[in-house]
Amino acid sequence: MAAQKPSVPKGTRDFSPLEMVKRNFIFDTIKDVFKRYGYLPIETPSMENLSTLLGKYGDEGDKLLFKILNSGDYLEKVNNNLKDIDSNKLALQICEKGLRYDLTVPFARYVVQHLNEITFPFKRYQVQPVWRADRPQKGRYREFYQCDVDVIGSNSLLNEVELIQIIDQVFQSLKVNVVIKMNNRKILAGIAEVIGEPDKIIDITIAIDKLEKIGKKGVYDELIGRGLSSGSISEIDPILELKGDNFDKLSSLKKILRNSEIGLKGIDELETILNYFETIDINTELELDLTLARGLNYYTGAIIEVKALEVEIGSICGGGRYDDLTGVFGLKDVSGVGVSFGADRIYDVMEQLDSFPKEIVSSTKVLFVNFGENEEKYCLPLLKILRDNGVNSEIYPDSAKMNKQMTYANNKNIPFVILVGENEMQKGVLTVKNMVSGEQFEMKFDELLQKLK
RNA sequence: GUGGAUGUAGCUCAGUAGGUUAGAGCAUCAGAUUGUGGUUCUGAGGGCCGUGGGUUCGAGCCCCAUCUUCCACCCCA
Repeated sequence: MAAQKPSVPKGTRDFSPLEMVKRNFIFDTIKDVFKRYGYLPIETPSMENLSTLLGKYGDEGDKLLFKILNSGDYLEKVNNNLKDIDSNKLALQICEKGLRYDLTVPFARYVVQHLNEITFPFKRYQVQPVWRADRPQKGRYREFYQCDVDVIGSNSLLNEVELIQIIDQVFQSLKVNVVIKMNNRKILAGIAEVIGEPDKIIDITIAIDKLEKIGKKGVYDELIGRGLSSGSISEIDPILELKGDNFDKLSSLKKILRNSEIGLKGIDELETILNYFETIDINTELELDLTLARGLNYYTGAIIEVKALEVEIGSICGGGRYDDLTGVFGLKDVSGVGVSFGADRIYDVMEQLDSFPKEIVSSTKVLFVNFGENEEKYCLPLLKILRDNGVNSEIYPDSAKMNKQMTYANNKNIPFVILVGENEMQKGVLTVKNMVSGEQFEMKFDELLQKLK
């Protein structure tokens, strides 16, 4: 039998130890921040009932769902002739489950299903993989991890403020420079209302989302292609021309949207959030960006997106407020807001910037060079004392050439190398080499211990 | 899903109009240096040239299919 070539499905990856150490660094950092703000962990299954997922992410999202074939004779109940049936309809008959597409919709399902165990406002975090049948590209995978934080059951804009603080803290800890972009779905609705095309809000937002990429002319062409009249398009013009800082933009916008109640509400929300940050210090730039649309059609208020400043990779974190996601599962009038960190893209950014801390690969502080059996016996008790005092230390396992042992220490970024040979044993000292400066000194073991512990 | 590229050593890439044993740099290992890494010099190992068909006396190179990765669109973490 010919050996089959081993491979994994398109857009999925294995993670080797070095990668896992770095990935875990990201996960641990993010989870630490989540916990610091009082969020609690949950997990949900990899697969959901297809009915839970369908229709929550728009038409495009439905296409990207991985569907799971029913077990057993799944064609038994299909009446129609296979050739006459449309494949989408067939899928519904033979697949009753699908892989989750994000963590927000399963969370909404979870909340409704576990209502009686939950006290509101419920703050949860969830770090799990999601799957999308998208065509892979750089930073775009078919299986990737999301790290979600959400608050559900509270309308307060303080939650938005808290999420922005969390974003700021996470990327500060990971040493990634980012900009946080904000918008509000109500403003987009207001714009659609003011130009007299309230039903076209999705088309309008998708078009103006592309402003940076295709320019104003491109946006106009896109809007005409999406069935808007040139008269209504001209109404959008001042919105695309907004200048100044965040508050300048908001005050211009107030004039443009003065006749739209919902638009003014959105402006007010953004203003409230921004005002909080007049009193709290954050390091990350907060930018009001009216071209920020976000595809997910369940957002109703704030929209947040985070982009890395030094690396071109799309958004590495995004989210917003959804007023009625639990509605479809039978729980009305419960508002939630949350953001999702894209761990895999953050990994790619950090890899490109080389911003993983060196010490996560090896935490060894001290390496004893191995000179032979007598020296080993002399060093082992010293190693034990160091370890008992919390100093991560090791001895090279073979009495190999110095060159090899030093190279080992160098490659593992071990800061101190201890040389104990016949001379040192006789004199009762250690030769300690600082691998960063290259200097070396003789010292007593107790001095070393005091220095390192 | 639509359109377009890509695949040669662990990594980054050469490979000339199809022509003998497929190259370089970095990395690895060994030696120069028997107690000194990160700099230097010398040498060595390592390739089903993505996979499967085809054309040809002969294919890394040409043709077809397929997979992967990547780019644009769509959309998005």
